[in-house]
Amino acid sequence: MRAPYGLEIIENCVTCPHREDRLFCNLPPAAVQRLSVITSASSYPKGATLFVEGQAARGVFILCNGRVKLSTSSIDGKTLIVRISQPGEVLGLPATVTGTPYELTADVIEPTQANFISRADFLNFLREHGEVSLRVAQQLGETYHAAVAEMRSIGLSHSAGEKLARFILDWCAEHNKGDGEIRVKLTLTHEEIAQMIGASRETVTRLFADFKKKQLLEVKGSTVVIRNKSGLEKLITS
Amino acid sequence: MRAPYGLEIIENCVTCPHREDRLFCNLPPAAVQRLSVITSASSYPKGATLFVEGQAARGVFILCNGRVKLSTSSIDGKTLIVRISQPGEVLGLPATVTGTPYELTADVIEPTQANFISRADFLNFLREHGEVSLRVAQQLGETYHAAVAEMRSIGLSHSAGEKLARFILDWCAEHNKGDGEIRVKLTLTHEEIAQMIGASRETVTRLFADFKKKQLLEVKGSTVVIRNKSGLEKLITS
DNA sequence: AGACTGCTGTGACCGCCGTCACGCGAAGAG
DNA sequence: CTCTTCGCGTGACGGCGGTCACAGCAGTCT
Repeated sequence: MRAPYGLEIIENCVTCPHREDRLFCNLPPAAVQRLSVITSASSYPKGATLFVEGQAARGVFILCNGRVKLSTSSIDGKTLIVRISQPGEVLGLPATVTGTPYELTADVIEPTQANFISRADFLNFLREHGEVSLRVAQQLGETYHAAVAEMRSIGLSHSAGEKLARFILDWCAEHNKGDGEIRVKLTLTHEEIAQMIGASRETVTRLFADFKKKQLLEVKGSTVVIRNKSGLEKLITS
Repeated sequence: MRAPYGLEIIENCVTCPHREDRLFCNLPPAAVQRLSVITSASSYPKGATLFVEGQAARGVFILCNGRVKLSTSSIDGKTLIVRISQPGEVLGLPATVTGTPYELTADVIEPTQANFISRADFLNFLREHGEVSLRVAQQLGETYHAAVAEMRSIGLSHSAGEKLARFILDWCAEHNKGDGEIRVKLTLTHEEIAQMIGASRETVTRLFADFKKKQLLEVKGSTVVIRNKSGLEKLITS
């Protein structure tokens, strides 16, 4: 599944981060040179799997573009989606650093290009370039922060409606571009939303209908328009 | 709240970790020397608070002995306990490294001695001694790992009984010393257990009675004796 | 075009568990 | 030695939401 045109994009991806404070920007030339040697680029179709929960950590994936679903699931098939990763994020970092198995499964939900660095190469790179370790630590701190936020959302809610409202508002805060009307693309099925907030698919469908009836939001295709933001916010404290 | 005899214990605590792979062991003498300068020791009574969720990160606390409850709570007073910290753990590490506010509240539940390192000192120390950064990253990876396990427990369970069974088994795996009969001290109130598994206090009480009736375990004072481990394990997949 | 598959919408049912209310015993404070 | 506080045990009840079942409704592949 190599893309023939992948390499130049990857070059961009490693050295030019999608966010300002990313892992690999403003490095000394020697480090950049070394990086370009140890990274290998691949592209993955929708439905592909980067790694599976429980698998020994092979290394890290740096997301160039596309989106990846990080989830964990129980023996009986129930799934909890922990996060939808955006371009610029580094996947598999905690497991790769600690040497423990991947704790999540990474499924591609939009065609994706990613750079791979094997665990051995990555650890050597960290040892050679000590200043990167600190950035890795910071990245991990942020990941943890996000995990705690997720736990709060799931653990402290009284009702499924509260969780859905939280989810929608969080999603807006992260993905909303315009300043005026709040309108976001929500490229997830009800099933996936359900797995993110720990509810059943039917409940999500019903809640969306409920929110529409209460004039809180509108749904047009895959975009959601927030009609009454404060109304939604009131739901999470009711 | 300084303990007059705190200092020698702290000396032990920083250089002699309670686990093999702790943050500050096997360091070059210069680093150890520097550490002893920037750490300051305190002891805290039951009920004290090391830091509060939302507060700007002042630095890290290294737990010498005692136990600390890490929790987050919502506006309406509902509380979710994320973890009970044991001696040897480093508290406030993610927030200190990233510079974001503490994401949890740290309450002392058993008289505790801890070393404090201010954020500025800690970051300088990391910059001076690059090899420690990697260990910090590993520590953060483990913390994340534990958080994901917690999310699984809360998010993937079908019932409160399942969550309690998971909690008890996890607690045993972590705290059980003997190899024969499985018997652990559970120094938590039903209320606290409820806050750990996201249930109500009454439900926890009822479930314990239920488990006792089903011969799964016995409770003698504050110690729990597991009578039928596989029975408990069966509960988490039913 | 027709069959098929994946997503959404909706009704009926019912069981788990959160909430309220109260009693009881143990521990600690005065 | 009371009085208060705190944690535990238990009953009643009601609602939220999970589950099942089925019906439209796009796309998509032969």
